[in-house]
Amino acid sequence: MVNPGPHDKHALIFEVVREVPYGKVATYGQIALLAGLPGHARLAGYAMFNLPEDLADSVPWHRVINSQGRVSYSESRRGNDHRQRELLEQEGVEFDSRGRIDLARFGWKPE
DNA sequence: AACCTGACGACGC
DNA sequence: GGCGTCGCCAGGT
Repeated sequence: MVNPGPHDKHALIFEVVREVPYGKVATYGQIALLAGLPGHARLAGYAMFNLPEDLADSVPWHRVINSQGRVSYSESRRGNDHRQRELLEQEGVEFDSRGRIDLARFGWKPE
């Protein structure tokens, strides 16, 4: 269990993100589904936005991207989107010329 | 309570 | 495949 707190659904989401393996990526919708919250992709995104600082090491937040295979951009992220891409490239995840990841190659496919 | 705003996504054109 | 629309839901005002 991770940081129960007032947001149990967030905790459920973080638990699933923890399972995304090195060098692979998962979509927000996929994370929500595996957390038992089908259709709550937005909640997954909201949870990631509010990821507690102290969980950044144990939860591979950078491996979560949107269904288009892109790192989600938002003004409010203030550069964290660029950091996310760096971390993924460090793991061998490739981006095409338009900043997209081939989900067929790098998408996480849990057993 | 009403309304607005997103690290989203399926669908239609 | 790009783009707009429409559901979606939690939080904040």
